[in-house]
Amino acid sequence: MSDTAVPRTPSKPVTGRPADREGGAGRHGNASRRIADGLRAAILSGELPPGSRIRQEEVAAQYGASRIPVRGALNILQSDGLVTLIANAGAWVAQLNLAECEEAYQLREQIEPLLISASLPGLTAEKLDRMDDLAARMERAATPEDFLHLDREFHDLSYSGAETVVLADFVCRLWNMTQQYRLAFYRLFEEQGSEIVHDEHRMLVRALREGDADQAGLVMRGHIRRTRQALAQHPELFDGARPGAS
Amino acid sequence: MSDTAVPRTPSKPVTGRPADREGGAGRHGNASRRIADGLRAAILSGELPPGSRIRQEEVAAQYGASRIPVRGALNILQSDGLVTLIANAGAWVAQLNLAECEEAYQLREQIEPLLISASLPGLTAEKLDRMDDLAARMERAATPEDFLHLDREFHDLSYSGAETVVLADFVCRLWNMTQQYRLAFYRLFEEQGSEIVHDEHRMLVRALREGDADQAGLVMRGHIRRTRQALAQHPELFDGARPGAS
DNA sequence: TCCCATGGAATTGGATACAATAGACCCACC
DNA sequence: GGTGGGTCTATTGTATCCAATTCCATGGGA
Repeated sequence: MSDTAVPRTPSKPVTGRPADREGGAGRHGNASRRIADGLRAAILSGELPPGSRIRQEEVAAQYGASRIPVRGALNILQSDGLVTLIANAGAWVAQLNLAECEEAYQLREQIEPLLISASLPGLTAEKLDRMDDLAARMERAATPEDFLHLDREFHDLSYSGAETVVLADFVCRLWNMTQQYRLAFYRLFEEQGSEIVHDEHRMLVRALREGDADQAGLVMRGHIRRTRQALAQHPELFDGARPGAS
Repeated sequence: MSDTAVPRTPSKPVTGRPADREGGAGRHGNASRRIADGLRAAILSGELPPGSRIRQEEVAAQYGASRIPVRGALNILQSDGLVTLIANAGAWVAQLNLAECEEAYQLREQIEPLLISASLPGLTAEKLDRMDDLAARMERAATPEDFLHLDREFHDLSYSGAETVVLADFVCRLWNMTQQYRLAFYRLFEEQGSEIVHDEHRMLVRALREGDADQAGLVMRGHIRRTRQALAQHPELFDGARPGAS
């Protein structure tokens, strides 16, 4: 009797870090989720660079659990596209080559304008103010890590007005897949700090304040497209054995 | 030493049924994958309708395995968007409401034209002939199940020329997520058999033969858009407790 | 000197057994 | 008669142990 019509929504990450729900506790319930969150954070922060191997036993010891929940966590991360599992061989942090990364950016180009349009009606003035604040803090960011963190917060906020599920999940997945390469990319420009990005962010907030969804979509599309083309000019970020990857 | 640069490609499903690689054996290696494939087939065929509960023990007994690989399979399917897992509660076949299904179709509208463009250069004359054959057989399909199966084969083939990874994976995911609702949809029109679909398929093959990627993309976009709008006129396919869902 | 086969070790995959949580049912109480 | 609490069962999550596979190194041969 209780088998029908139980969970309506797929309970997906939405936009921000996944699995922030559960009331924040999660102390006992599922170690898999907790480990997955920890590993995800490590991967997204660059602590675990692409291509690095993940050994079940190490992770289990690190989190004070057995290998079973670690395997669950790895499965979850594989579904997020952050980890590559090969049967009877092991797990590695997912690695994209230039072509795959460009695919991800082409996808973002196509679907993020949709998401910003869906989000616009739900963006309150308070949220837009916070976006302005984040954009300003981004201009003063000291390190690429800080910059990227603020950048993600900014865009997450810009999408927070959307009540979509599938769309937001896909966008989140694409952001996660490419996060490490954005980090490597911005490390190249640590000193100069591209001014264009800040202009684009201001343009985005302006368009959102004016309620112009089409304009906001165009800004986003240009923003992503420009980044994609800039990335394509630095193939050394891919394939090449990363310095501290061992 | 062996930790760097091992698996380049994320080893994703590509377009067709996932995990058809592995040399076809897979007898012993990973039961998780085998169970996931079985469950996926059951879900996509409609045998397990949306909202139905999946009990680990039942599946384990059915496949002659323990619950551990079943858990792995459920994680995989969750990542595919086919299953909803709730900690300490259980697993259910993922269920979309009308809004979420429309999101999926909006996404398809945006990204499948990209995929057909990427696929066009790799489409041989032989493949195009097979597409013609499939389109013809679709016109004579007896049941919605047959029709849908042929339809998927047709479109999979149309995308088989693409060497993309991320793009094809996303499209495959969207097809899987919405497959059950397409089935329900076509069951409504079992008798009349929409003629438009066949026209669109012929138009697609024609555009592909002429090497007109833009035209092919437009056909696909229209094809998907029309289906989305038709679906929106049948909200009874969603939410409502399905007949044999118990 | 290079290549291939064979051994061992490390790592992953799976089965069984145990603990903990969530839901359901029943009963007492208001 | 309705509601709250309590217990009980079914199901899921985790730990420990064992088997299978893969990778690496070493040794023999061409």
